Parts: sequence; structure tokens; C-alpha cells
Amino acid sequence: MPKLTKTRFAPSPTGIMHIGNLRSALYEYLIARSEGGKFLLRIEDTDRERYVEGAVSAIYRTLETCGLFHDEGPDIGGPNGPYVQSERLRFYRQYAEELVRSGHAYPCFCTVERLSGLREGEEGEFSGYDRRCRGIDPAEAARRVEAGEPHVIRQKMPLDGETTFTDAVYGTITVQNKELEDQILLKTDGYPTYNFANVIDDHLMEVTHVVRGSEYLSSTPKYCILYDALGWEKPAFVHLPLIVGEDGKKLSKRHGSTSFGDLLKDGYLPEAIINMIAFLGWAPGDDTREIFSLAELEKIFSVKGINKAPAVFSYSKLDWMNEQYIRGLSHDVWREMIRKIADPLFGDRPYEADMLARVLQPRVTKLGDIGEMIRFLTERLPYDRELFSNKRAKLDASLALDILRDLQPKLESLPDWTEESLPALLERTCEETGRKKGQVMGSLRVALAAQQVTPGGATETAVILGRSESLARLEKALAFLNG
RNA sequence: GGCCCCAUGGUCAAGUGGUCAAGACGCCGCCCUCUCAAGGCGGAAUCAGGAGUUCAACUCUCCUUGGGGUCACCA
Repeated sequence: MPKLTKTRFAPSPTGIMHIGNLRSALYEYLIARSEGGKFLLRIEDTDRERYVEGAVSAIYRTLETCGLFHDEGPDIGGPNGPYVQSERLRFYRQYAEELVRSGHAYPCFCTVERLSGLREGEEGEFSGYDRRCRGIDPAEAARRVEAGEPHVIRQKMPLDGETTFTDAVYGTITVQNKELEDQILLKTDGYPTYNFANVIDDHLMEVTHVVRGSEYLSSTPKYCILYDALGWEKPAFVHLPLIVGEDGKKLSKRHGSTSFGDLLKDGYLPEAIINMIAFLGWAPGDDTREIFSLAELEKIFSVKGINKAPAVFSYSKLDWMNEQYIRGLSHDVWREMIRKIADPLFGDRPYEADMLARVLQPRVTKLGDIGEMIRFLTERLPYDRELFSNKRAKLDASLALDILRDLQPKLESLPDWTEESLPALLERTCEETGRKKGQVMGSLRVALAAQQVTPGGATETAVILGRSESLARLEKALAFLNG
């Protein structure tokens, strides 16, 4: 009777969603889905000082954009709510009191001033709280608490022995109990610390797999002791390798440029971002493919494929992934994306969106690049004689002038301006004049674009611009070359 | 610094005692080609070092080195 797998994403609303957060959410989601289990969302808002307005809605928005739908959460409810920690204070207080009663925790009356002094005093040697209040007689402590003296509740760690737990990724880990600090469970303001709220909620919400970044690996023994003190069964621990930046340092909110929102703004598709981070620290093993939809990942994901070493986030790989997704878009969807970006740039001037989309699809890396890529279409750039020279085609400005002079009347009298008629005319011209395609097509392309490198060729450019703008540009090019 | 974790090309990685050590990104070259892409083909590039164990180590053990994480009334 294996228990139904249940994972949770438990972000704190203290800032933007960065890649590390999203990766945790993704793996938590995938572990649940791959085992037919549940995925829940819990908001950990126990830090009232770092709370950021709007952070919660950003969390919802991000999960939805990525398709990581949860089965339980503050917005949709569930059997083990509430799903916001600030609404669960009574639970934390209840269990904290129980722990004090059973001798696994104690009130501490030390001031923050004393604690910071403690930290400065014993450099390196003794780390953490010196356990001064641990020795206070319980009855005496209870009296002081009763009298309203400010205090926190601390966990009473075993002074000797060792604690061992098994992580699904990192294996068996053992630490000496004397290394463990008497950590704070309940703060002076009555709010729990993450360390405490997590254990309580994961148990109460029946979370079976605690999935989180490996930065929590070293505090996991403390949680284990807490589970034991409460007499609760421990969940499976799945610690994820960190995602680090090019500098090898943990990717954090401070890195700034690595938030999900920023990547979207740059023009990366959510699907590509998801695919990318799925492969940071995980690989399918038996499949060399790397492009997987979320639905496919749900089927093949396995904790067995999770690596231990930190993974460097590579933008060039993300670029490639994004290109793959863009190329895989249906023409209609892609054309509408292009429209949204190009319409405002072209303004009143007409353009052939269909052709523009076709030309751009194999060339765009990220949506944010498009504006610059099509600037030569949305505005007329100045000419330069050098633009017309091409060594390979044996083309130079004066030859281009001859070619364009010959082409102008032919183009003007072309009955229709299409992707069939234009190349037909140009090829005919090549045959008649004995000139190479590179010379004829190249000349026209540069005349229309006023730019040496363009996405698409002469006919594509002409079609996108339309007859009137194309002929106007040709006129300008001739005037320039003549002058 | 104490404690914990990690270590295959520049990056992501497959591998689990016997392989010519997959694949992908990036890079280089060739083909295609009106430019640039896309596409096709090919190439360079990796088991951090040292001791063991073994007939045999990328695979197991230990040490060294390197990297990371953590030591808050933050999560």
C-alpha cells in the first residue's frame, strides 16, 4: 500500500521568481506527476519584514504560464489547508508547546543583542547559540513566559550521538549531533521559523517527498530530530543540485538577471525555459533527445536521473532551445507572434506579415531580437557604395547600377508582385543578361534593404515591403548610385 | 575556519569493473546558397592528481587538490 506521492512547492513571497525557484517547482511537479501523485502550493510568508507586495500573484502567474498546475493551494483550497503559513500560526504554537512539554524544546529569553555579541566573541571556535537558557528550570521558565517576558522557543538538540538520514539523490548522510545548534522554532513575534513551519506543514499536509535545493542538506538532520521528537514518520528527502551562474556561485535573487520574468522579457518562450531547466541537473539516461514538452517530461522524469554536482546555467544552450521551440511553432501561431511585435514597428506602412514570419522563423533566437533584425524594413537606412560590393559574386557598385537600371522598368511593369512572379522575372533577367544570380539578386536585395546582411533574400524582402515601398527604395538606390 | 556535499571535454551530460568513453550546446571546417540563417556532413575537445583493491579501473577505497553549500528571531 504505497502512499500517494505528494510534493509541494513552498516559495516565500519575498521577491521575484528566479530560475532556482522555478526549477524546484518544476522538479516537485514532475516527481508528483511522474508517480501519479499530487502537487501542492504553499505560501511561506513567515518573514513579515521581507514580505514583498505582489510576489504571491507573481508566483501564481509564473506557475500558470509554465503549465505547472497545482492540485491544492491557497487559491483552490484542498483537504489540508489553509495553505498560507501566516494563517496557520495556531498549529505552530500548539506543536511548539507540545515540544516544550515533552522536553524537546525550551523557551529562550536571550536578547538579539546578546546573541550578536556571542557571535563576535567566539570567532570560528564555537558556532551558534551557547544554550544558556537551556539550563533554566522548566517551572521557572514557564513562570517567566507566563509573566509575558519576550522569548523564543528553541529546539533542544541531543548533545552527543549522531543523526543519519538518506537522501534520494545524495545517499546516506551522517552528522554529529554536537554540531547541531539549538535552533529557533518560534520567534519572539510568535511566527515560526522556516525550519519549524516546514516540518509541521509537510507532515500535516501529508507531503511524502520533500524536494528542495541542496542548500538545505546541512539542516536536514535538525528536521529529522524534530520529526522524531514529534513521533512523526519522516518524508523522503530529495535534495536538488544547485544551479549556479557562470561564476560558479549559486544562482540567487541577487543575481537579478536570472529571473523567470526577465527571461520572458528577453523573448524566451516559457516552454523553452522549462525544457532548459529540466535538463539542468537531470538527464533521462536512455534517450539522447533533449527537446521534451512538459507532458513528455511528466512521463519520463525520474529522481534516478538527478545529478549531484551543481550545474552551470548556459545561455547559449537556452538560445538553442528557444530556437528549437520557435522553429517548431505552427506557422499561424508564429505569424501572430510576429504580428504583435511587428505591427507597432511598421505603424501605418503595410507589410506582408506572412512572408516576414516565414523569413524570421529559422533565424530568430529570441523574440527580443526581432526589432533590431527588421529595422531595415521598418525604416529606410542610408546607402553606402561598399554595401553593393561582393567579392564572390564579382559585384561592385557600378555593376549594381547597371543591373538595377535594367531591372527598374521591368519591375515597374510587372503585373503582380508575388513570390512567384518576382523570382521568375529575376531569373529571366539573369538568363537574358548572362549575369549571375548573386549579381542580380544581390543588387536588388541590397537596394531594397540598404544593408549587407538580411534575413531572407531579394524576393522575400520585396514581397514583405510590397510593390510601392520596394520601387520607392529602388528609386532611392539608383539615385544614390548615380550620384 | 568547523561541518556537509560534489568532481567525465568550455558548458549540460550518458556511463555503473573489461566501451575505439554516447549525445547535446558552443567552437572549427566542408556542402548547400543572392547575403544571413536554417539544413546536411565532418572535426577538435573530457574521465583533476596520487596511492591502493583487482587479471582488469572513469567506474570500488583512501589521501591530496579544486569547487560548492551551510553555520540568522531569512527562507
